[in-house]
Amino acid sequence: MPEQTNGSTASAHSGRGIPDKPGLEGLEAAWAARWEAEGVYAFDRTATRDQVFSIDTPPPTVSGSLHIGHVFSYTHTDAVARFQRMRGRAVFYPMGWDDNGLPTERRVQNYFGVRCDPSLPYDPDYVPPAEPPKDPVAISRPNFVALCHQLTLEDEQVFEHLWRTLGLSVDWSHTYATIGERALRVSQRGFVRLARRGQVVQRTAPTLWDVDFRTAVSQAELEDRERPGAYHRLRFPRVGAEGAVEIETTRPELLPACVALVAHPDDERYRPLFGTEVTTPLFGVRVPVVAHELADPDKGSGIAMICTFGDTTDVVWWRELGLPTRTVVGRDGRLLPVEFGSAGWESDDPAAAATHYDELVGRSVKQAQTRIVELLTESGHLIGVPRAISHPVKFFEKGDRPLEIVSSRQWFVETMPHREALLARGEELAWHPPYMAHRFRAWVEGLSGDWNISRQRFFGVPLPVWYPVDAHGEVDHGTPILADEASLPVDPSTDTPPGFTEDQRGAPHGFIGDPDVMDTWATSSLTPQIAGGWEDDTDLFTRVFPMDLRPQAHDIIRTWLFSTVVRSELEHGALPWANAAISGWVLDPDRKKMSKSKGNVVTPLPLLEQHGADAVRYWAASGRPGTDTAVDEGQMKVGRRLAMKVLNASRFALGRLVDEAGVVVVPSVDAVTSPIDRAVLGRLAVVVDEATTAFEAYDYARALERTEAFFWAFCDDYLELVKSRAYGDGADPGTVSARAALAAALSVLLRLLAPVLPFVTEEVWSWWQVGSIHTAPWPTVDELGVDPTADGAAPAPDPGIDTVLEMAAEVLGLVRRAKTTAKRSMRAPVARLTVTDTAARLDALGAAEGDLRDAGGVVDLVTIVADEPLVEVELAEE
RNA sequence: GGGCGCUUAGCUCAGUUGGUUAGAGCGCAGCCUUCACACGGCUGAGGUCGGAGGUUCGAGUCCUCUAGCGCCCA
Repeated sequence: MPEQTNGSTASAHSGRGIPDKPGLEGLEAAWAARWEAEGVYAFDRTATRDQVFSIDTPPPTVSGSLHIGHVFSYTHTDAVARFQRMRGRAVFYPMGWDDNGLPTERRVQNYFGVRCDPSLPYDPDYVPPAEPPKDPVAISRPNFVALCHQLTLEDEQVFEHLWRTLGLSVDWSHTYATIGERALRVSQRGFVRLARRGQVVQRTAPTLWDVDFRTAVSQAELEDRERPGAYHRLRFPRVGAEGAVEIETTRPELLPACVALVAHPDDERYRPLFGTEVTTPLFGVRVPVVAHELADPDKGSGIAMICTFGDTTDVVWWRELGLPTRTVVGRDGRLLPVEFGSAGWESDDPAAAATHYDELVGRSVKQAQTRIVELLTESGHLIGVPRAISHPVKFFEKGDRPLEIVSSRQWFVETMPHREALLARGEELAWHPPYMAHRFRAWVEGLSGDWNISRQRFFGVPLPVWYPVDAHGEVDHGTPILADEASLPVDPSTDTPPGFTEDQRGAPHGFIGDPDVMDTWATSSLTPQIAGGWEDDTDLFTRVFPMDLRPQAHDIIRTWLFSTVVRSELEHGALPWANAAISGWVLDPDRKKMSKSKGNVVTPLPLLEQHGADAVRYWAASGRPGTDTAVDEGQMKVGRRLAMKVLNASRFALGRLVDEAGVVVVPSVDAVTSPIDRAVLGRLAVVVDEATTAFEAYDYARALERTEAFFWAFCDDYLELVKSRAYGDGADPGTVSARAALAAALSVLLRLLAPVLPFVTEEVWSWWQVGSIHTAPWPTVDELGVDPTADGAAPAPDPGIDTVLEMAAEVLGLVRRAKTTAKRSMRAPVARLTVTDTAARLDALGAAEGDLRDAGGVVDLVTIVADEPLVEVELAEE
């Protein structure tokens, strides 16, 4: 620890010395290497929970393209981490890689030109094609997974390089991957525990289904997209009565899946029909007319057909009204064969129904719609022409075609019974900014079902489950066999369940593994447990969990934040972290959302190389918490200028402190006696207070803004005013006072800026201090040796009495203006400076008279006491 | 349809509990060179705070209504 500047006597400092021509080039690589070698950011495992500040870092999706958005939000977190570290907390700041799941599968498919076919056998000698072939090559699941691992390793290198260049103060020894061994074990352990408590259960249920990826998806992965559609008005003849009922539907192709018509119970138009039956056009299937309050009297004709399943409302009706199931859409999005006349498919005219359905079977829903509209037109059941509309359609957020709802067997984590508890956790969590709490509440209140965590995919965490096979070779899904916790992680496709041998796989009286993997959020929801070493490293876990901070963007509150709260509630009965800092998004320079398809994604490395890491961090840290921020190279240039200013101002200040041997000698802060020196330290003390308060509230932007504003004023006014005195004789008390103030102010300023500008502040620190600035103590008001509320510091008790510093700076500014107006050099002498002001203000000015004369080149200073202030500047002849 | 956020100088944004002539940076204009800084410095012009009404001695800052933009959820 370097000796502090508030000792009672001057102290010699043993840094590297001040370079002649300081620069910013190469600081990133040099300091990143030093920090790593010296373990500056290593987590202190001996620290107890109250001494620790632990961060649940968002693991970036490594298969995604590098994005300036990454730099933005991770810089915010890093600034907070650095602040907490300097405050003396043992910062637990791990890094994770999110490599599990669909994005990686997709990237591997495109990168190598392959596709996964789980029916193929493993080929141990498989080598991927050098160039991706035109038609994807089918490979086995183990080969496919191996390629996924290979590619994610490469992607992780790229990210790590970016993070190190950016200067994230991560402890790289705590890195994890969401498909890594520990993540597999934690995910599977979490599953097994939930299963033993009955909190994850297997059910056959209507499932949101992407027909291209052929997997189930969860409510959290849905998004509405506005799509064109059309209302088709269809006639349903009544049974045992004259006439027909006319309904409107946007999905006529689901007519064969119709199980009922529904209207609102209070709808007078349809009340007489409730309890009666109608027959479906073309298929002659008798369906009841039922009542339910979710039917909207204002939508279409006010009466709708219920199908298996057109949308989520159909599911509600099906469940609440106990309706039968008529599945026609298959998992590939094509119409399945069905047999009219068989059980469940009774028809008044099975032969005609079959003839009609033959026209549809095997077609995609879109093709089937076209054809059935033709059939309905021919049969006269379509009334008028379809009425075009635009309406929201549900999509998988990564999908290309509308979701279907199919009935399938899936594992569900229960959320619905815990909604009240989850809402309470949302209230308990400290949100930054606070209004982000609304998003969480709205999501929990809008939950429509438990969380489906089964995915019919390949690169993910396998469900640690097998099923018995009975004497007839039939799989018994009713009695799943869970893995022993001690055996985790397991792959049920190659590992055997307890009590079985491998040769019983698929055999009568044997077993079969669950082929599915978990939703990626089922793993990501456990990042605090994965990073914290839950059950694997209990000593670590008790020191870091629950964590202090979850930083993340607002778009994944309903997924990542929500699911993490769920898992922690179910497993630990506690919040996973005390604070959630929600960052905004980065917009492109024209303030449009960035997306790959628009081609406006900004990649960070060129910007880091061009402007420097500190400059890019400065831009990022200027974006206030939760606020969307545009990429702004202008701000990066400002950041770079600030970093340069830090170098040059430091060179000046420290240049006044070196002795004959080139050693920096720092006078004690007690030697600060000159009023203007005391004033500047008093001002700085206020800034220390403000920056500290802001950082404590996770408002890195405010801390930076306050510090930066002071720093520029410090350079423009104070350094100019004090320059001449600081150059003076080392025996003169005024000179010693100036030098002591410069040293104290510089030390504090560097540390205030260190969280945002880690490279340049570390560079300057190394000139005159031992050890890293990033483990130096956060500045305090005390070390400045001033009382910020006393006179000479701001704010002055009487607003009419300006401080010495303000008075001197104000008059100096007017002198500069006079010189500018006269188009003279700033060094042009002032023959006579006449200052008219109140006695009190003139007194303040008098305390800085010598500095003002030197800084302004003032020969003659005249003061006049009067109420109306006036400054007259008479420049000397050229 | 419900909710949230935003709307302050040409641009990007600060304005904390309502209190003197509304701030910063960028950009722009002009000037100044090298004794910390030309990857610079100094100075200046430029808004009445989306609109309407209200509370108040006093509102950009609180309330109501309203317009536009963005996002979230149905």
